[in-house]
Amino acid sequence: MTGTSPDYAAHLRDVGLRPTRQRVALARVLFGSGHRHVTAESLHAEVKATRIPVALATVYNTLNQFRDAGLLREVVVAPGRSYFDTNTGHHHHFFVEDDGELHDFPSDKVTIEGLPSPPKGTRLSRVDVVVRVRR
Amino acid sequence: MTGTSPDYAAHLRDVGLRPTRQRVALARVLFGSGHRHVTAESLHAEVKATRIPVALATVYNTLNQFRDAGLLREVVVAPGRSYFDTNTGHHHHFFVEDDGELHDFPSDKVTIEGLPSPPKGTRLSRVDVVVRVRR
DNA sequence: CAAGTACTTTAGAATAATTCCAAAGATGAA
DNA sequence: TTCATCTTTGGAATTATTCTAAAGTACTTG
Repeated sequence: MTGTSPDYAAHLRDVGLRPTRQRVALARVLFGSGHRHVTAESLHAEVKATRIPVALATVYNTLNQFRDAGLLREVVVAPGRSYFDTNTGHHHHFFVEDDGELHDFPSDKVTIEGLPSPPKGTRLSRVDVVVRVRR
Repeated sequence: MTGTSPDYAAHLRDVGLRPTRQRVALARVLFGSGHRHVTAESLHAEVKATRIPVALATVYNTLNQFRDAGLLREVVVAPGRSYFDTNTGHHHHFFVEDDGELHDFPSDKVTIEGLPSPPKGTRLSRVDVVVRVRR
């Protein structure tokens, strides 16, 4: 061990969420090790393995809350296929169409120029770039 | 009238699809007037109004076939929300998050630079840019 | 143009992802 | 503690989409 484990409870309180047993368990899995892309199902399977029982509905609730709180970013790549990305910083995605894999790539080097201004009465929320590739 | 109506049957044959009554009816609605964004449901409702009965399953089949044939482009903007765009040329989208509206914008002026090369063993399929805005 | 074969359509069942619900349980303020 | 509020839960409900098997239609060949 090189450090103490993060205080997920405090972190959750900071964003206005009660640090319940299942939210902390999910946060630990999500944020415990590098950036991840998860689906509700995959996260549910993972957290079950930690012996803390969490219902699938709770996983959905929590992912939505974490996203709303800015802890996660949702990426929709195909009908019925939505990922939650623990990397909320500026970056874009590769999507491998054949197998549904998603990979981040940094937006440092990427510049987008010439975007028209948002339609009247709207303000920019985010720019998503998905680079689709095939094997 | 300033011109004859396009020969949808021939057009469908060209891409390897039999020009059935329902495919022609759907093509007419889709391609008869400027570029459109439709969902399976909205297209189904529209074509029903033309008095040519088409089952919802057929609308789904046909949209998928048209997309595979390159006649349509599918745009996924939110979980469970997928649009089919009759504009298959290079362009990008505005997505108004509040009401689910989708608008095209030309990619003429837009330049994207610094994209990393596709992961090993993959080739570029397409780059999707979705500019998300809120009211 | 008659026939046969292959392709399509159809209604409804099936599936998949996600949300809703009402009841039971946990949390935090006083 | 105690209570009001927020959460979790399992299962039902919903939504979007695909599947299925039977009935119908389009193209080919003779």
